[in-house]
Amino acid sequence: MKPPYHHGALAPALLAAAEALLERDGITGLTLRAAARVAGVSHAAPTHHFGDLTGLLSELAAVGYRRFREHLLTAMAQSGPDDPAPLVAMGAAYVEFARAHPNLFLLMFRGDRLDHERPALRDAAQQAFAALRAAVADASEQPRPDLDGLANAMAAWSLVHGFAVLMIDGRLPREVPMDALLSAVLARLALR
Amino acid sequence: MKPPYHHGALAPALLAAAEALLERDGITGLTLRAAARVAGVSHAAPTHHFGDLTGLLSELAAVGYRRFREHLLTAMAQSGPDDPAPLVAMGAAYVEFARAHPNLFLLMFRGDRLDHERPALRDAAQQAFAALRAAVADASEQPRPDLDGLANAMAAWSLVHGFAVLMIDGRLPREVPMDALLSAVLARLALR
DNA sequence: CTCATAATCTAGACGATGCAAAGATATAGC
DNA sequence: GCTATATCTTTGCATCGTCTAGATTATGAG
Repeated sequence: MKPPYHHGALAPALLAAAEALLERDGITGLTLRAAARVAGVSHAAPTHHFGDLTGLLSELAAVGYRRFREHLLTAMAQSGPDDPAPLVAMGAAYVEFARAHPNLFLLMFRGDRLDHERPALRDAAQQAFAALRAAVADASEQPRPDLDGLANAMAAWSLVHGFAVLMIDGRLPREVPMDALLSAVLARLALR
Repeated sequence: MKPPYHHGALAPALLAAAEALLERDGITGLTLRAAARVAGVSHAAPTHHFGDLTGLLSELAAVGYRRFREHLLTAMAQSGPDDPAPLVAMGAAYVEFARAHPNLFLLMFRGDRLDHERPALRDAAQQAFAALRAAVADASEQPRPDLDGLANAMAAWSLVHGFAVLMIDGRLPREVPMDALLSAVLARLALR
């Protein structure tokens, strides 16, 4: 009843372990050796699958971006085509994801430890951002790729992203319930 | 010509060394031992002044907040009382600081490694945020501490902070010069 | 001025980490 | 069946944060 020498599916098992560690102990608790321990393999096993720690973090961030994209698309789909402000629904979903998975969210957006040239991460991030761009383009009557169009998109993204980051870092005022504050802030999301 | 056993002013020397390391090598290059090396003392010397790594990082973040506040106030003062949008000037100064000291900025807002209960950090951050709040209150005709007033403030803060963070993480579109994009985004900063 | 006490700094050790090299074991292709 | 390759382990090394004990200097009470 001893474990087999070969794990069989180590890479996904390590990613799952890494995600669990990230959620429980934050980014500082997510180490190569800890992930290996959780997965029940030696501490050098991850190297062969991810190269180094940056590799593991990048692949995990890619998983996060894929999940992020799905979350955003689901929210958009549920909001209906005739909803007054589908962009608000996406903004709410954006912040909701950040609140549900704060450590994963920070990992995804913290360029520090990530290798953005990794194909998996590059593609996953690009597709998630494409979903965001599409939502902004939909909200604007005719999407303009000029300065004003970009400024509209970046203003919307900055507003939502800034709120999410400040929320995670505990900078939100506590005099008012979070949901009410979020709704009121998202109401300022209208494009111009 | 040997160095004296007692440094004389180790704490500020360590802070200066820490800041230099942070700017040059990022947060990962800022270690207790590296700071001690740069300051020319043994690796255990910082302990007596800052307790642990969190202590050093927190004190450095406090320095950052003090400098941040000064930077914001200077920009506000230079913009003049009759400027069309002093809030825009402050937003520009906010992003300017983030661009000039990206690693310090990230350290200040990354709750991870900081001890926010430290008096120095607590006070410095509070005063910096007070300057921000004052600017928003000035921009609004009559400052309202209700939900809409808070939402105005948080929307402005989120917009500027989100832009700064996305800029540092390299998420800004490159089809357009940064300054033009920033100006166009800050133009969306008007309160409602 | 003296000298005991406190503050400051050094030296060494411990466990943990990331990474590299070398060996063991199982899988897969021929 | 046999060999090449992929997968995993073991071992080793440098670095890190932190702890403990000891050395050195500043300080201040008498």
